[in-house]
Amino acid sequence: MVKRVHRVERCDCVLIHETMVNQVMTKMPMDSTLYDLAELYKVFGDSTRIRILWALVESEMCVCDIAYVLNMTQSATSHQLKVLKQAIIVKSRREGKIVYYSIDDEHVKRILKQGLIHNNERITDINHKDWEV
Amino acid sequence: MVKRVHRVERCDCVLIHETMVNQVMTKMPMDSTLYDLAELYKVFGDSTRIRILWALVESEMCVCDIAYVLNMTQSATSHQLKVLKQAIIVKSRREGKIVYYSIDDEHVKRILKQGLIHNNERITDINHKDWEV
DNA sequence: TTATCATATGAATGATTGCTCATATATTCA
DNA sequence: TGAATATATGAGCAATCATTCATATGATAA
Repeated sequence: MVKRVHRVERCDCVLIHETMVNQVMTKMPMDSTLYDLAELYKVFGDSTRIRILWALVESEMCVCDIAYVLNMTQSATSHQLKVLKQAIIVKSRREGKIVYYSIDDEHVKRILKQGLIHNNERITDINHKDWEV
Repeated sequence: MVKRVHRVERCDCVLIHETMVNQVMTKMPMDSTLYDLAELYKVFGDSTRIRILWALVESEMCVCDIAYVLNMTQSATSHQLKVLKQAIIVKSRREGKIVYYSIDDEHVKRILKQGLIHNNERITDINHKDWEV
């Protein structure tokens, strides 16, 4: 069975499975959509921010409390809260001297919780795979 | 209503809402769990890798095809595939000269798809919020 | 006003990372 | 065997980023 393979050049590579590749390309979400998705994950992709978010899932908190929970500098905590706020993941309200932060969006809570659940299942699965080998 | 506030020092900060903070700390997942979760998100937090993954959701593909779809160098593509493989998000099988990559885990597919759906909803919500202001 | 407390922020720094370039490895075919 | 093709990888570089340090801002209370 000899397959006729069209070869189309682009950058330094040669397209091998043209039909399938075209099929895939039509089904791809828009680049900007995937870029936005990556940006969201990027914010979650730091253990300090993840810990902040997980603390805020439980309760609204002020900067000092968050810094205490994470055992981190007030400054470092504040810098990260700024990142979370700019990504519209967290919101703040001021009450006198104290600024309270909370999770801005129910979707974010869901993404976080499902991420945790899925990662647990995933790790379990991966470990099972190891045993099977 | 005067609240008695215990102040406990730690790093450069002062704990303000002690009872609530203790409550939150008992409910926090283990640090290592959150660290793992952040590591997973970190892998998703790059638009190149997200695009690779989204292509692989549709079909198993070889390196050249992926490079073509992303309009990227074979080398850059291969480097990122290595990252995805080390995170056990992607697996590969060799067929002669060609190495086919595919998504290793159904959970990963689900996380990706739900991330996209939720981010869309999230962005829609955020835009609505803007209008309400 | 001045002192104090909670938070924010700019600059500097060390660490990480994504890509390029050159080259190595692995496989097939002549 | 040697040439060609598909993939992998190490070094180098520029860009990004998380934290620290010093300081600024904003608010309360004396």
